[in-house]
Amino acid sequence: MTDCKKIAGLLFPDCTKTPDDYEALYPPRVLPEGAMVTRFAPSPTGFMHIGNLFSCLIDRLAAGKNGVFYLRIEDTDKKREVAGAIDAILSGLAYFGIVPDEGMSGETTETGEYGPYKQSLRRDIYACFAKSLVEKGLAYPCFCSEEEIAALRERQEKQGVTPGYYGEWACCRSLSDEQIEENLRQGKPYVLRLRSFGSEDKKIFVDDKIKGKLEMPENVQDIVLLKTDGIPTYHFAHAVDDHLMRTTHVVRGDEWISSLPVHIQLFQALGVKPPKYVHIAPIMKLDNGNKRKLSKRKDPESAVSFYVQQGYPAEGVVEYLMTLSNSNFEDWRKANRNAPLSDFPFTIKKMSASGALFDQAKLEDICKEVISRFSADEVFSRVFAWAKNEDEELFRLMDSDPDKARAIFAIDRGGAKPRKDMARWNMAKQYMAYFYDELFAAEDAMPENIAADDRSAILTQYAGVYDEADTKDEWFAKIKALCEPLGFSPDVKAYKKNPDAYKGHVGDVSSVIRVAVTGRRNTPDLYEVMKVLGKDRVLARLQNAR
RNA sequence: GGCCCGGUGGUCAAGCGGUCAAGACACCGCCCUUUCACGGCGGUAACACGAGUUCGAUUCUCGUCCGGGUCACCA
Repeated sequence: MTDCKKIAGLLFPDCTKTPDDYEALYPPRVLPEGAMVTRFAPSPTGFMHIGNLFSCLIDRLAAGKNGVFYLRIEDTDKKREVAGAIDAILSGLAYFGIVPDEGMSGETTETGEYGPYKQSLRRDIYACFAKSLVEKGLAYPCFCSEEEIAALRERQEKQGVTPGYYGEWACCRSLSDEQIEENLRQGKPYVLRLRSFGSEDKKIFVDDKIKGKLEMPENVQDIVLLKTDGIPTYHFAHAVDDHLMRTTHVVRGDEWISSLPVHIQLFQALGVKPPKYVHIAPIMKLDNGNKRKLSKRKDPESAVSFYVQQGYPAEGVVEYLMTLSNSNFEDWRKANRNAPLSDFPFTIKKMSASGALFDQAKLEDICKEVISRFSADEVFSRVFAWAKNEDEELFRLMDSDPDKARAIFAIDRGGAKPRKDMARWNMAKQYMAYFYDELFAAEDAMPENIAADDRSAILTQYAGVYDEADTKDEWFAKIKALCEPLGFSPDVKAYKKNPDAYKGHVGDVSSVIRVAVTGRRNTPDLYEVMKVLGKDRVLARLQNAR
């Protein structure tokens, strides 16, 4: 007969508290009826996946202002840990307008009554609960080496049985007290395993908030609770932390569904109620005709930093993610142009159970819409801030004459029909290039349907009448006046009625001037463009193009 | 392979027993227009397949197929 209490004491000699002590320390939260407690629990690897951002957004929106959304750091795998990762996570979230209500607030700081919010600081807590499990006979030390585990697996594969540490295969399950004591005395390393009480032919039932009713066989594996170094595995930490921190809804990727049997059993072992689960489908990508999850290694667009570097406006990325989560979001946004995101009546119920293919065209469309609503000043400061980190040359150009840059962004902006030709800040340079002599280049050729003689005549004559002080009407009247004598129609409709009577129409004449002045066939309003360019530069370009 | 999840146009998706099967993006056409963009109008395009249940199935059940996930001292 084994003496669980004795073994527990041997395993955790320094553990003085009991689970009840912690229950008292972290009492149930007092919140309004129905308020949710959600959490974002990343490992500090320095890499933020777009899926992380997605689930975070759901957490934030689901908790709303009545609930609590907190940040917990799962630094239980020291091999993958990266310095400065917590600050990076925080600033990443802030960039997208997401601010947790409690939890880690810096590398070493935190707020809230349910901490510590960093798992490496919670060892005593895990030890205490682990000890209680041992006392209850629900956990035991396993001294098997990696090699022994590998050999076990090999045997199981050969026999065609389910691999793993369970049932009859779990040799350390039946170690006598003496054997355990002896191993301990020898200082043999060990892990703490759950003594699974599940049965393969019994089922667990979970009502997932997105997937609906889930049904799967109970867990039979004696999974690892505490690793050799005493640090808990994700499973154990999840059960202990989400219970103690009083999480009501666990939002996570649906790759976790398969470990639900383990988690449910852990909560049972601990004797507490499991949280509600919200398993979200991953964001996918089409690869050789097959869908697959966005991969950290293969797909740069899987990283949140990618969107920052490319200069996608944070609002655009967030809104795109919103359209994926609640399909009525677009309609809502159309009706509530400037309302804050927190006003959106978000519901978990509306979320799709299947994974969406990442659609860059859609993202860009949304970003264009978002940017089109910005004021020139706003665009300026966004591009400026972006260029500071990502484009030295552009940054200097803008810095040397901020008013000019603002004037460029002000063209065709703010009216009823705003331009939508910028989706990311890294498109700004191309958009602005011809306003700067340093960047100016003849990108498009002159319209080839107009003879060289006519082109130079247009340019020469126009240079003669051009006056910077002209109003838009006067400006256009002068271009029209050029047409007739050179054999062009000043009226497009007249030209279309009788194309053979003319060499072309005002549009063609304007095109010649446009290409000369900007080097491009397509630009925003030429009159405005020329105003920003200024007389000297316009004249010089007219001259050079002749 | 075992277990689990999913399957409406190219993409995201409404719909949940009776609909000419919404809408958005993309694409195409027309209009507006000095170019482009914007905007307006219109168009192409979908219920994976096979059995049931039913007067009637995209909607319910089962099977098939296809896609995805997971089977660690990683989360």
